[in-house]
Amino acid sequence: MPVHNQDIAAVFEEMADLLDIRGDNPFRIRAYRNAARTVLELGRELREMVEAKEDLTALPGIGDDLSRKIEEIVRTGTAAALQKLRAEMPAGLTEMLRIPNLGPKRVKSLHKELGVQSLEQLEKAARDGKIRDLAGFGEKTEQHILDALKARALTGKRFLRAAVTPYAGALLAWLEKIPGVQQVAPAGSFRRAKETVGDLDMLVVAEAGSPVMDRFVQYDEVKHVLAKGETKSSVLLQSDIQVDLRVVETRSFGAALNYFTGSKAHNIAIRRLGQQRGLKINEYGVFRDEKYIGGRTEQEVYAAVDLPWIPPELREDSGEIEAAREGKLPELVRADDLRGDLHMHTAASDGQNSIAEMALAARALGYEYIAITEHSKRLTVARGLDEKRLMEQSEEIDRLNSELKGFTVLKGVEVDILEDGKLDLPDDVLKRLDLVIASIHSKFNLPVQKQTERIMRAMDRPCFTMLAHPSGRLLLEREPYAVDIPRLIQHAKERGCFMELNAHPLRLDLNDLHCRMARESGVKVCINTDAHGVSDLDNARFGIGQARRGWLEKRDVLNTHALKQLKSLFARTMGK
DNA sequence: GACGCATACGTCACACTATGAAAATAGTG
Repeated sequence: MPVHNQDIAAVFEEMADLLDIRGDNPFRIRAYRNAARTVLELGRELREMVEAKEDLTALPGIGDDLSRKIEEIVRTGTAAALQKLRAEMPAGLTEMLRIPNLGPKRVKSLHKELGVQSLEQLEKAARDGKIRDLAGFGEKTEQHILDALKARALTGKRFLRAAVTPYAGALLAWLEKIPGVQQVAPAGSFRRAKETVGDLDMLVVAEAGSPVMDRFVQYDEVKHVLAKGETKSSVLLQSDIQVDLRVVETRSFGAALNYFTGSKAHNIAIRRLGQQRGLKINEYGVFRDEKYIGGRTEQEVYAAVDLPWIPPELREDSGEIEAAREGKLPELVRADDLRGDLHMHTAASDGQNSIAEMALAARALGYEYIAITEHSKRLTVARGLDEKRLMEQSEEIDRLNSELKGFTVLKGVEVDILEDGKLDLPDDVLKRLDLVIASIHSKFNLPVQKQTERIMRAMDRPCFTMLAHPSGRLLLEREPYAVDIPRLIQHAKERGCFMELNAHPLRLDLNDLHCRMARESGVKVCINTDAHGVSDLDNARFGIGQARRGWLEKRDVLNTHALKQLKSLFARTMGK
């Protein structure tokens, strides 16, 4: 099995956890965690960098030792140093870290004093009442452990952003109605529009004496109260989504929102800038010598460190602070910049609605055009279209267009890329369309080189407008197939074709890093919903969130262009 | 374990709250 960056990061994370339990040098532990983050956010496969003999120590947080370890992991799939740590400490210990209120110190004590090394043994020890007598534990902690195991309330579980969105909306509306509540705002990774979120962070401004905290923990859907205090509480909903609530006063709203939105790395960077200026920045405001000098709005916080306001989607400490300092922040694409949707299915293949229904729904969203892009014949499970049915659909679209005023339905297809890189329909058929979307629905397991070259061959066909869902991943379900996305982006640049950002909440494919890479390469990205019914058209908002995380501006997004311009851009991809 | 300044060594990621144990641990962005 080829080693992916995720595997390398997992080795470093596990080593950090084990070193943490062992009580090792905290800076060494941090070095492993930093390296894991660098590896995850790299956007290129380290395996390929190793093969190309690139200097890994040029990467931030990777020195001689870790670069050697990366090479070792690429070669063997693991690191001897990890095996050694595992021999010292059973692997079940890192699992115990995922239980709320158990951190490295307590896990170490459980292991050392009671010999506990798995969740099963932990449960038995708690049932037998052995844990309460350990130093640093008590009856309550023992009970919490049992509760957590029973509720399987392990932290670290992630949810699709789209899955959390309705919960956020409902909770927000409910909180707003509590007496004394003046303002409610979602924060955290949800506000940063991350594709998956670990919990839902909510910020509330309330008058003194407001019952907001008491009410919050009594919210209908609360399954388990993890913590409740004056200013901070956490609960677990029936759906296992954790919600953290912070209450602040008005003058702290901006500072708290900034803090609570994160990312952690961004906060640290901002606070360091504050320190350099002799300021203390915390969630209550900006302070000079204990004197409050701002924090009502986020703008005040950024202004204190001589920066303009930075959009939440960019706050990852991945260059946004430098860009802000130089006045080079992108003007991020917005939902109302979209003029159409270029990837959708109808009842002719595996969709639910007619072409007319899709067109009317899109027009109601304010769009000027859509493209109908059914699957091709190879995809029999989706009733893919052959040449004949595709041409019949063309005629239907012509009839519809003659009736629609100020709205255009474009003729497209989502043609399968076959194993040899050919397309599933002949060129003379494709040529009669406005655009050709191509994608992979078979042979996901090819080696990276073969998969990449397969797609590049497809891109070189006379008719090829854009590559749909380029990595094939399904968030939280299926890993991307082994494919060299940077190379595909480069090839798209040379070929003059486009990359899709599939806005389906389960896909969001391209990911944010690759969006940014496409922008830097000058390859336009198309935000498509891949709708299989009218209600799916609304998913464009998730694509917008992802695009913004990828630093995309309006001009970087294909379907912000007017129809005329779009058609001329398509013509070059269709051999015209 | 990385990194910068120096070539061996000191420094490294901020700021704060809740909990439950009896001073510390865990957890939040």
